[in-house]
Amino acid sequence: MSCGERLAAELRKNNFRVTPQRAVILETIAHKGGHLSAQEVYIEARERLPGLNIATVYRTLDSLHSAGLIDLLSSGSKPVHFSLRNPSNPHGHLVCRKCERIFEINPAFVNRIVREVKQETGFVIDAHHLTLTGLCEMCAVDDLR
Amino acid sequence: MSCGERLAAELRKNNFRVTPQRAVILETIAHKGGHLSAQEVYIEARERLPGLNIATVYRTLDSLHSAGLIDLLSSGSKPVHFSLRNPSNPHGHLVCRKCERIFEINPAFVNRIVREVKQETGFVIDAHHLTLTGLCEMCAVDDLR
DNA sequence: CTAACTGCAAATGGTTTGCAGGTTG
DNA sequence: CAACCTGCAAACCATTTGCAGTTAG
Repeated sequence: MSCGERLAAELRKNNFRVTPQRAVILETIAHKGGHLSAQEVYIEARERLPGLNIATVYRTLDSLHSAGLIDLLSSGSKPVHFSLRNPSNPHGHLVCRKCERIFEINPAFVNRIVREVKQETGFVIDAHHLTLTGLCEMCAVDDLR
Repeated sequence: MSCGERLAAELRKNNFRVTPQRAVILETIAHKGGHLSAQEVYIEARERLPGLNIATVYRTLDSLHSAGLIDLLSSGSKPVHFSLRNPSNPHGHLVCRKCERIFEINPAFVNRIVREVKQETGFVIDAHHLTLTGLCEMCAVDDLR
């Protein structure tokens, strides 16, 4: 099953209609791989579907998120970012507050943290939402002020 | 040294002038204890200092944050929240995405997570920024849909 | 065919900024 | 008194919404 088919099937399963707009938006996020803001998705996707409207992007992102197809990533005070959810690779994110880069945390370690927090606090972290803010290795070294 | 004096001293140390507005804003955050948005700080603080302007609140929160006196807490797509930094109690936050309540993680466990992430990834989490999103114990139980 | 979806344009709401006074150190 | 800070109002910008027309199932 192709990527597009998988996504279409996933949409239908959630009672969402499959439209060109949604396909393009979803493919844009999937293709870019990284973490895009709604505005960025809009700019990218519009190149492939010129008439596309920003309101549609917001509505679609909302639908996709509630369907569990994409994840949210809120880095500091910046606008929310989105990324494709990959069930076989439930990774977390490390957001560097200095260089603003985003790193991924490997699934195994994510699961370990989830387990520990559950044990310790009873709180069930959504692994797809695990986002830690701090300094990446490089910036931490620079930080010897 | 009183709380107000400590805060004033902290401000001066960072080359910030001590003004009534800043005192009230800082005290509001300190007094409330919890995690307030800029708007909430504004509403609370204005009761004690009627002429206070929202722009001043934003500028002050920014100053206080760069001085390291308050912490940011970004919960999901909601506006950023602020809380007083208490050096003797570096706690993290658990944000429930369902009931929207915010719980605190005890310092010892925060430190453990920080240590583990450092070992595993080299990334240095700012303990004051540790925010985990998911479902609290109660909502996790309700979530048996 | 009809419920869902889109485009458009206007509204919303939190945050930022320029500027003319006022205050702190 | 000079640099800094505040209030005010306008600007900004991401996001949301109402509505009329279009489209997927």
